[in-house]
Amino acid sequence: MQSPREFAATSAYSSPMQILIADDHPLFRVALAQAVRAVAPEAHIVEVGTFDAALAELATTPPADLVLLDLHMPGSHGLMALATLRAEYPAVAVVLVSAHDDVATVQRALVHGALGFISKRSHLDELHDALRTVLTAQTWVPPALQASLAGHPVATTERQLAARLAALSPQQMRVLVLVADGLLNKQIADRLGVQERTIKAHLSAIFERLEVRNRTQASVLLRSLELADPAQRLDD
Amino acid sequence: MQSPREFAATSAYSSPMQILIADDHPLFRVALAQAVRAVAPEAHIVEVGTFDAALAELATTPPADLVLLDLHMPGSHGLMALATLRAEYPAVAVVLVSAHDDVATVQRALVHGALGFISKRSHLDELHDALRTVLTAQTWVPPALQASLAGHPVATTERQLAARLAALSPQQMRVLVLVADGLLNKQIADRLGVQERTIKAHLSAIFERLEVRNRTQASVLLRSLELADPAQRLDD
DNA sequence: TGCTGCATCGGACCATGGTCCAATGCGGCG
DNA sequence: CGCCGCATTGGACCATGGTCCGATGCAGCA
Repeated sequence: MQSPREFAATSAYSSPMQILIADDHPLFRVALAQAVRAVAPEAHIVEVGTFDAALAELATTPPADLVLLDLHMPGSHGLMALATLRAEYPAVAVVLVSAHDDVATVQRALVHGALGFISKRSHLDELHDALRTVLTAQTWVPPALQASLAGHPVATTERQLAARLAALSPQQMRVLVLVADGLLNKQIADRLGVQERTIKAHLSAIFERLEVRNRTQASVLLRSLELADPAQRLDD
Repeated sequence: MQSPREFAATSAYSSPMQILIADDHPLFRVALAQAVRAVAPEAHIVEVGTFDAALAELATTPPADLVLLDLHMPGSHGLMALATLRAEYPAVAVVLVSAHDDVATVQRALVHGALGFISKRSHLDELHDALRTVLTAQTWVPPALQASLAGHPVATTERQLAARLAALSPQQMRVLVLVADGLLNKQIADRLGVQERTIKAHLSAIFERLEVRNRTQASVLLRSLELADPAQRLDD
């Protein structure tokens, strides 16, 4: 069998590639699945329509090798989904799929650990190219954006933000997400099935890694991932 | 202080119309000013490049009658600037100016109290029409969007959000903004030159009006104005 | 003139958040 | 095997947040 070589030397001759497609638009979901089958007939494909369903699917064993993740989905939009997913499953490759394909958004996605960015406005042949590329574990961005991407320096603050969030453990990220929803420590503890004391310990660690001093600042940091605001600001 | 619905009538025989142009793009700023002069030669125009400068200018007496406010500016982007400004100066008419002219954004702006929405992609004659319209205290939206705007129902949650935020007093809004920046009560008190007690009192009132139970939830509410993503926000 | 909302404070009180000390078990890794 | 990061919890302790009782002065308004 000719499974993609570069992709995890471990899975090269083991089980077939597992691909998870997460998109709330059914039509586009099947279109994506068909495109995947066209370039990787042996892949095992699972489709979901919500972010929670994606997490549930990834919880199965073995988890997917590659996730095609829509940027705008019920339950979580923006880069928060990417950060959450990468905290939980660092080994899983995530490719973002979105119609919101401006340079800044694509760049933020890459900085925050996405393997690639597929524009929903791609035509079929470009989509095939994109899938073939990411299936070999290589970065892919829309060709039309490559030039402007090169001339678009990554903001230092964005790098720092990505580095800090990436330093969180899976459980810490879960806690942070609930904090950013405005829940009390006790509520978070119940939700995660642990003692409130444990949540406090996690929060102390989270504050240290995020370099903030209280929960409000931490939630501001996390929620800055949701800002779809493409504009600004390399210079100020 | 005069109501925004009457300023056109009163300006006929009182002092000339005061217009504040707030945009961080110098070129567009002068273009706007020139367009204003073309349709209202007697108007007194002031230009600023940051949101803070806009607030400072409005603090002068008499304050401007009309503000042309860019959606994306250093210091505050998104609808948070609109909410802040309207809380501080309820009598001032605010017209948003942005290139981000999708239906959802325009509609959110109107729901949150903007008098109009001018697209930066307008041509000169359309810009003139827009300015003439808002100068008579009438709502203006890009003609190209009017049809889709009509068929685009306003989300109930968005209305509620606007109603709650609009219920805040000027000082309460100032406190909320600082809370959403992650500041401690003591720091907010120092910043506003009052006792920490007073901040606590304000916060209790804020929580009641926003129908939340702690500062983190309140800041989530305010920061949801920054989300360029108009999408769904379902309660869990 | 009363009424209402705003903004400011006070005391007492309790809840929540957060830190510093420490410990245990677990699993990966050199 | 020892080391380290992760997750969990405990006790003690303090800081901060938040509420409930009140109060004052002020400005606008019917």
